[in-house]
Amino acid sequence: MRSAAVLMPEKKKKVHRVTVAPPAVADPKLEALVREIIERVADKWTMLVLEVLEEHGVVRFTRLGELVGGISQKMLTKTVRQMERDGLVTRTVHPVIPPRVEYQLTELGRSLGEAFCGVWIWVERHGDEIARAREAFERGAQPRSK
Amino acid sequence: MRSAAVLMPEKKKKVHRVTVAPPAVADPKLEALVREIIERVADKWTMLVLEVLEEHGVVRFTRLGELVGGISQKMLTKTVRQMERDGLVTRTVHPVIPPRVEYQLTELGRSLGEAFCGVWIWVERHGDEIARAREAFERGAQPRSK
DNA sequence: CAGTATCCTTTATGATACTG
DNA sequence: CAGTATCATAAAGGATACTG
Repeated sequence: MRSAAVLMPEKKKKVHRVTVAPPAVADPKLEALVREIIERVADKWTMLVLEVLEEHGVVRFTRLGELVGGISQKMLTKTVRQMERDGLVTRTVHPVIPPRVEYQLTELGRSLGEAFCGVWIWVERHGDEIARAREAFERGAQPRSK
Repeated sequence: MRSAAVLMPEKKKKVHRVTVAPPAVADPKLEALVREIIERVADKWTMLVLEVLEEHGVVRFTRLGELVGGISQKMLTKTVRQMERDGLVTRTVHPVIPPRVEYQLTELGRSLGEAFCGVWIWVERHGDEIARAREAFERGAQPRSK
């Protein structure tokens, strides 16, 4: 998301006026961070790692990979490093042989998981609508003119 | 996200037990859809388009691109097509010359925006914590052993 | 105007081999 | 065990030209 601002015609801030809380008018810095966080969480593995750690608490590197499933060492390392950098997890190295490294969610990490709960619930509630919309679209509902 | 299930060792379902609501035990299909939706919304443009449409209501193709800012025609087309397919927006073609195509959020689209409000609020609330965590990490707070 | 078609670059992810 | 290093591929994204 580095090269985003190219033609940006003055991105004004909008507020999702919802029931939860009235965030007033946010600033562009915040908007950027929001997108960054969403992108991060959407990077195919972060969310999964977050879920596994929510379920299992303290988990070692290899075990974490097994629990996540289908992830390469490389991506697992990258993902937990990012999460550590963002303060979402703690990484504890036990200087023993063989090495023992344990990962655990921080309070920040846990709260992020909760924040996404709204999305989770939304999908539970509207997932079938999407499925139906797709079927309709595939059947060719596009060319509606007026 | 097509080739996800590779070595997946029986992905059991976890529930973000939060304050919002107790979703009971979800199924793998749901989990997959959740990730799919998150991935979609995180594809760099969907969220932005969603926000613009929330703010402006009915918007034409080119205008939408301007409001989003920095998006290529190709990606804009792709993004709105996906959103249309998922039932998040409606696409209305007015058979006039020059063509006039208007996009608008559906109720489903609006509700998705609201669902992500939790994330938005989380970032507003914890964005600075992440910033501080990054600074600390960059300064070299990693090699904590125990 | 609202796209579609192409070509090209960057980034994400994977597979594999190697190490303290 | 917990990585790192390297090679290779695919998908995302962007730039540009063209069209009904």
